Amino acid sequence: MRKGELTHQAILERAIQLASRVGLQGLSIGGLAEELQLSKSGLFAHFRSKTSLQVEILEAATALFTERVIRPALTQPRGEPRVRALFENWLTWERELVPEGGCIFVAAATELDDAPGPARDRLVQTQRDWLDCLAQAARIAVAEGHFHKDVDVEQFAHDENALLLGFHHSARLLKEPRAETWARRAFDALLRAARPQGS
Amino acid sequence: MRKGELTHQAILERAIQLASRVGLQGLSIGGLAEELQLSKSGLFAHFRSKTSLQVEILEAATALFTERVIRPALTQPRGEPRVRALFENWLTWERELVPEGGCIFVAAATELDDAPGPARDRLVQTQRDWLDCLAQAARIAVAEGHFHKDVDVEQFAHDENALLLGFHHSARLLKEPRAETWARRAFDALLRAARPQGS
DNA sequence: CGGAAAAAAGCACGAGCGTTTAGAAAGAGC
DNA sequence: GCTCTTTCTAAACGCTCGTGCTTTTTTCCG
Repeated sequence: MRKGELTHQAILERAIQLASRVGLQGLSIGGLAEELQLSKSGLFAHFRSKTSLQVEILEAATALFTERVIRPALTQPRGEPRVRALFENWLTWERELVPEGGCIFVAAATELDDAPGPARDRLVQTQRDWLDCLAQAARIAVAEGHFHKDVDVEQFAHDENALLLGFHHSARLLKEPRAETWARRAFDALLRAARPQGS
Repeated sequence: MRKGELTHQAILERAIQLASRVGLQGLSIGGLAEELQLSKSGLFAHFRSKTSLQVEILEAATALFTERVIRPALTQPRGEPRVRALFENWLTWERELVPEGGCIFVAAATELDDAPGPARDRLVQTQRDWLDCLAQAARIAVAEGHFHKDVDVEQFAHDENALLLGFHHSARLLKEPRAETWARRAFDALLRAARPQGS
């Protein structure tokens, strides 16, 4: 019972790293088992199918993301500082993972967007939660008077997310060194436009 | 000689549609052959390997993209109208292809970002050309006085591209109906910020 | 220590993959 | 109509994949 849960967690940990590089579909049971010095059937003692493994990967990654990106931001003061913290924490999350394959959610988004099933459903939920989180932070910023009254918080969340996607894309595909600078500058412009006086 | 080139082109056409949905790696020779009512070995008479097929797919898709998105924009007046046309044409391109799998370049970006080889090189080139095209259009807008003198045209191109990626993501993964509205509004804000007077 | 329970290994399966080879069908030029 | 070239097929290859079944090893508890 003890040992089992330990390896279960070890499998998920390694699987997240691997899937970030090769994708959830590209992830092979055999390859994963080999990296863990385990047999393929040893894996199937912990996950009844590849699909259920994919769902568990997304769940574990979501928990990690919440802990590393969202929770630290909640310690920041309500309003604009928290909005900014969410953005910065995401950048850090991605930057630290870039050599490993970058944000697993972005990596999974493309390959799952046309593959209905439990894995896709789980990913959509995580993405929706993230956008809601961004929108809620912006909503608070409006309430606190940091943002102008008629800022569309959902639009703001969408824009912010688009910048993060753009960063991921430029950093990973084009290996563009200015990607982070560009993303941060664009976000500053977004904040500036949202503030009451306009600068 | 005649018949050969015809099927060659038919293969590429169908392959682009298919790869937009399942990706360049996910594209299977057998499946593609079946859809074309051709044998697998019939395909290999036209492409010596899957990799070279992928490269040809990207080249054909790039040509199509140039014709549908870039060339029509060049008929627009220099400056801001042309910048706007590039954005709108891309939206149209994506919108028309969404049921088929959306923009193939976005679909391919994630799966190739960690897979060195000719296919990746080709994709990077197309992406760089596109960003250069956006930047050049912005540069002209600056020269024409439509944009403020010290607008960073590369930053502008990066921001514009991020918005398009965000649209693709929202439309395909989340099936968000407001995605297009959001993308257009965000782009309007981008233009507004770039203009001399500031509004 | 010993026995029950859990964890992992070994092995085999059917299917699909990209690819090769040899040969049949189709088309063009004389 | 015959021939030569182009275009396509049929069959098989070696490989990897996800998965199931049986057996062995390890772990845990009294």
